[in-house]
Order: sequence, then C-alpha cells, then structure tokens
Amino acid sequence: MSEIPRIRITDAAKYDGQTVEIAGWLYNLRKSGKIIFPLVRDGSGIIQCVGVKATMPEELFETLKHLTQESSLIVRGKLRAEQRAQGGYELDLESADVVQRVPEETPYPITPKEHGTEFLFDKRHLHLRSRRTHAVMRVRHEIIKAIRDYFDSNGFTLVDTPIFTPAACEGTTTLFEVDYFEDEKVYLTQSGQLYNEATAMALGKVYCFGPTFRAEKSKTRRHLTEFWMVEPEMAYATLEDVKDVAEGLICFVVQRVLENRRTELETLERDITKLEAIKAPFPRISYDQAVEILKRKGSEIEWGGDFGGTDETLLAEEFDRPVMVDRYPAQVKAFYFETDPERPEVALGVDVIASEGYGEVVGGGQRAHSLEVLEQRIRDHNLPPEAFDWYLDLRRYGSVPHAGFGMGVERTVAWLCGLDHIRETIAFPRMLYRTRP
RNA sequence: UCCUGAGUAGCUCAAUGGUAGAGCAUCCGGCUGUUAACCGGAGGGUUGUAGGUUCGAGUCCUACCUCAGGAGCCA
Repeated sequence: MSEIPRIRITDAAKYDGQTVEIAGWLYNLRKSGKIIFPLVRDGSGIIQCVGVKATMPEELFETLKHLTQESSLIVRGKLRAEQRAQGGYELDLESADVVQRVPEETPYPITPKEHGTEFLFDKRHLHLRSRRTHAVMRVRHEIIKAIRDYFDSNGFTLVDTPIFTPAACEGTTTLFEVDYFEDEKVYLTQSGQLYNEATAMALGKVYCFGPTFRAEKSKTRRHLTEFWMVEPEMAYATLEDVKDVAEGLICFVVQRVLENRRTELETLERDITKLEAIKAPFPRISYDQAVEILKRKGSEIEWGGDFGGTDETLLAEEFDRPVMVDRYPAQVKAFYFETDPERPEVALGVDVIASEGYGEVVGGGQRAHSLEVLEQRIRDHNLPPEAFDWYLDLRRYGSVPHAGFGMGVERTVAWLCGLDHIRETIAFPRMLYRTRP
C-alpha cells in the first residue's frame, strides 16, 4: 500500500525532513480560523501537527477542525524540527484518516483541566492515557526490567512461587481465604518466602516476582491490598549478604531509571538530585541506634516496638540516602528469622527505609536453619505444624545458613517517581474501597 | 475498626437561613503560530439519601450512604 514509513513519536528525530505516518489518538486540538494544531499521541509520545487550510483539501481540514478529544486517527505529513513545539518536532499535515470519531454526545470525560482523585480512578481505564500516568507506567516498567536484569546477571534463577497457599507465612497478617478447594482452607499468598527457601536449596540463588495479597484494613498512602514484590533468596548466605545485595539492587535500579527515563522524571517534576544521591554505601545502623535517634527526635517509641509510619519518616530525615536498620527485637519479626547468637533477643533481620519519607521498601534477613529452633517457634506462634512439615524438611536434609529479602515494587515506583500516593504506581490499584475498574 | 473532613451542572469549585452561579467540557460563530490558546453566544441542576427545625434550608439538626486524609498493621 503506502510507501510512507509508519513511525513512533519517540523516534521522530531519526526522520527529520521525511514524510511519515503516525497512528494514534487526538490528545488535544487548538484551532485558529484557517490553521489547526492537533496534538497526536501514539503511546510513545505526543507530537503537534499543523494543518493549514490553504494547503490541504477543504473536507479534511473541516473534519480535523471538528474532531473530538481522543478520537483515533492516522496522520501523514512531513516531520520538521520546530522550536515552538513541545518535543522539538512538528508534523506538517498532508493527509489523515479518522479511525473512530468520539461522538460529541458522549465526549471524552477527562478534560485538560484538573480533576479529583475519585473521578480519575473511576475512569482509570482512560486516565492511563494521560501524560502523567503514562510517565509513571514507563518508569514502573523500567524498574521491573532493571530488577530482573540485576538478578539475572548476578547468578539468580527466577523460580515463581504459588499464589494459592495452604498457610500463612507470617502468622499475624490477615489472609484472603479462597473458598474453592475441597480438602482444606487455601489462601492467597502474602509472600513467596517459604517456597523460595526450598528453591534456593535446589538452585543456590533464586528470586520470585509476583503479586502479593494482604487482607489488612489499611487505608493509607503506602498500602495496596494487591501489590507486586520481588523476593530473592540465597543459600549459604547471611544477614550481611542481604544488605549487600539489597544495596546493589537499589543502586542499579536507580541508575537505570536515571539513564533511561529522564523525560518521564521531568514530566513528573521529580527532583533528580534526590535520586542522584542514592549511591552506595547506605548508612547501616542497628535497631538500638534507630530507637535512640527517634527518641531524640521526639518519638514515643520504646525498645521492643515496631516503627510506625511517622517513625520511618523521622528516621529518613536523618539521611540523604536510604538507611538500613538491622537487629530488630525478635518479638516483632516473623517466626522464621534467625536470632543473633550473641543476643538472642534480636533477630538477624534488616529493613531498608527509603529516603524522603517513602518508608520501608525492603525487608528481609537471615533465616533460622536449625530444625529444633524452628519446631519450637512454630509451637510458640501457635501455627499448624502439619502445614510446615515440608518446610521443616529443608532443615532435615542439608540445612545451611541462608538469607533473603522482599522489595515492594509499588513503593519503589512511588519513591523514584516522587508520588504522594501508591495508587498511582499501578495501572489498576486494588484497595480497601477500590476494586473497579 | 477508630478519628477528622468533604459530597452543588459531565468535571473543578462558588453561593450571611431569602431568585442556585463561574471556569473547563459539549454545540454554534470569529481568528494563519496556537502552547491547559483566546473572544462572543447556546444548552446543561431532584444541591449524596431519608427525616426534622423554620414563613422560608444548598446552608441548621439527626440517621444512613459514598469518598478523601490519618491511626493501627505492613512491602
């Protein structure tokens, strides 16, 4: 058919001076008598087109002049560097086909003016087309790709763990019960951790990457009921290895985003200097030291308690990069944590608290590898022993010190994008009062 | 679950207890360099729901519903 190359808007610079075709949607239209400026988006970017009445068929000019927002169309014309246009390039319209015209009786609901959160999330399926959401999704993709590249190039094997699980990983958290399987109660996973320990004993270094479900009545800017988590696990590894890997991972991801997603960060008006500061080494402090800092800053925390959201923010204020806090009281951590041989009251766990008040993005540590200790813990936590029989096998057949952690994807996205609410980090957020669309 | 706040045009918001209004969006008209374009005109309302107080309620009172922010819990 046509000899004209179909291009994507991000590649416009490569086709300067050439006649090209762009297939997309009408983002916005500015018009002035005998000249029109349709803004066309194609998923890769937005480009301003120029249509002059005198140089094109009358019918086409009138069609475009009255085209409605988000109508789909294919435009053809010559690309030209143009300082006055956003993006630096402009397309001189020669011809166009309207694929579907949005009827004026049912106009596109998201106008170029401001809207409230409730409305935008009711129309989330359309909101994804807007500049800001588009930028967040591209950064999210970059982060996920970077996470996988980091593990893949450091000897880890991706082994995904089941979504349906028969028991809790962490006894305290509320689980989503699935009423389908006949023999027993089954729940949606809240972590792949226990299964990771099995695959790590088989493959040495593994990670799983998938959705996670928490039936908590949380209603804050840091929580989703369905979120994505990456969890590496390493055989023959200790708490110190966890810190090194977590630090390496975060630095690698930040670097990738800075290298490949500048435009998106600018669209989001992210303060890039804050991201550039995220470099190794991260400060490493103990829980004891963290409690001291918090008390000095006026927190009501007492030794033995877990940090609240405000505690995490107070702590983050002290540093220009993420801070690693280790050796929490064993009582606030899950049953499977190894304890410090010199101080049995503290667990060999570490949390990475993000800078700028974005809270805990990484949590993990060294796992208990003695059969006797684990059996006692399972009794202490009133967990059903039969559900953990396979897990205990890992301590019967060649148990070794091992360690791992989990990193929340959405919190990382919110942090790197500088968003004030986690719901913006995922295409279709699932929250306490939000299950549609 | 608890605490606080908010529900008025498709959207974002005004309106001392006294005739419900503006901007954007939509439609019509004008404009050859617009940048959330601008200018003129038109249509668009059971003020979240149900009661109550009052001569009179968008406004005051009660209950409920929905949403937002926060707490607890967590990544």
